[in-house]
Amino acid sequence: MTEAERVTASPAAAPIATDGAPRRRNPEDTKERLLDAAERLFADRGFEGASLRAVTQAAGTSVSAAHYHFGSKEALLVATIRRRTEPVIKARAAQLDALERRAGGAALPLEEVLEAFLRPIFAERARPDRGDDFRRIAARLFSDPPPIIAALKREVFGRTAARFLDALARALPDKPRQEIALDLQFLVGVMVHVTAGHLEDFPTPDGWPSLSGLPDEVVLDRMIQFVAAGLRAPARSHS
Amino acid sequence: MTEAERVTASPAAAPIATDGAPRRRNPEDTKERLLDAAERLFADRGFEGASLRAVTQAAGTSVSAAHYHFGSKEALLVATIRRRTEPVIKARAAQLDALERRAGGAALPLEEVLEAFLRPIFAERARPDRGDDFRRIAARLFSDPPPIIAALKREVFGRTAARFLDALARALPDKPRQEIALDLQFLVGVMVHVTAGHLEDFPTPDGWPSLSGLPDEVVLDRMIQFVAAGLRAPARSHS
DNA sequence: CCAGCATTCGAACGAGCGTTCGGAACATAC
DNA sequence: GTATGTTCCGAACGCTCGTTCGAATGCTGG
Repeated sequence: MTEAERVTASPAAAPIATDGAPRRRNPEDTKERLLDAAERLFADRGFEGASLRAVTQAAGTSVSAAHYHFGSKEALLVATIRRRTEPVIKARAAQLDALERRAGGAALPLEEVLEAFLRPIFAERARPDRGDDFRRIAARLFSDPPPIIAALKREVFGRTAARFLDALARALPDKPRQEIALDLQFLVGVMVHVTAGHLEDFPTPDGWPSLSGLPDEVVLDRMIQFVAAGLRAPARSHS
Repeated sequence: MTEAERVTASPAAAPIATDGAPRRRNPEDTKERLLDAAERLFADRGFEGASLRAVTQAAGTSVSAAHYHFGSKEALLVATIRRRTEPVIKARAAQLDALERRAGGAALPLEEVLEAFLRPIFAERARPDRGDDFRRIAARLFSDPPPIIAALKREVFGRTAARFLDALARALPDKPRQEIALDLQFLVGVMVHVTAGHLEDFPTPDGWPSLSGLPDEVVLDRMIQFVAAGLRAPARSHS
């Protein structure tokens, strides 16, 4: 952090002045620190609002290092999101696999299907080994503008959606398929809102108990009850 | 739209060359066109992603006109959001007023409380007189970074939240108050997700009926059924 | 017709952006 | 030691950003 010299920039003859500056030698660590910083800043300020310089400075490295490892700012965003969504997708599939194996040919228990969908995202959110700024990155996935996000969103979610639609249909055999698809969107809305941390952002009005200190387990339980009841609610007849 | 001259810019002695260029003379119209363009572009690309130049060009005016009318880019965003949220807030309050007047001292019917909360936002969404790009501006309110949004969000939502929490408590007298507060957040999540237009963004997988053509009335009906059932679902006992 | 005001514009300013590039520091293989 | 490849950095390149400013335009009241 030495003061830069006031010398006018002579483009060709830069004097060698770096003496004893410790060079990092662990590329994996650099990449991780970049991903951590990107996750936090993209979540806080959005993709366009967080500059590459701010991210790399928070990671304790340089803009050129970020480009060396990821190639572009957009690629860094994709890597940031993928690092978090990949384990969630895998855990969901694994829990659903176990559920279907256990059920055999019988109808799937609805609450357990919902838990297979919701619990992995809470588990990833609470992982202590990395900063828990996972929070809003999921919400960004649903609202951030860069076009590449749209494709990534479909890729990330599409793999899971088909399987859970089938699982919900097996749990609720009499429910019309269009209604299942619509209700799944409601479920996603609830999930995104909670995962994004909006519970903490909205202080409840005077006279109402705060939600900000609620344990994840309580919120998850109530979400499952709430959504299960919604899914079971019969359709009103339309003319 | 005449071609700009290739004359090198002489800063002091600009020759008078504008002949017959029609000047607009209706400031209200200019403001409206700016708000329309800002709404669309902020929704599509986010606040940081949509440049003032892009907005003013889409509005058929100049960057300086935007500054003249609104003062700053951020103030333009606030005006854009306020123009849309104001009527929704008022309509919600009016519907709830009518509902409480009709009920007298009796318990409020839950489905009608939910309709008072949800219908106004659908109505604003479908207004034909202005571009219907209201869609994602509401979702942005919940995820966009500029700090001013946080205050605006609380102001916009806080006014409504307290009234609807009370109304829900009157509709479900036996329900614990913390559970009401939590369930209202779930309701908000569903509302934001649907209003933001994510139904159209996620094509349903093969073999599942599409949701993109569903009439608003069908979606609104099902939302009310879904959320009402969730709100009525009894709490599971915790150890 | 002329003064005063509201409205709009083009041009410029300084700052910050993502990206590129040459080279320094380090590790390894010969 | 020397050659080679990986990892990282500082500096610079264009470019676009939000904002400012002086001037031009048309309207209104005398």
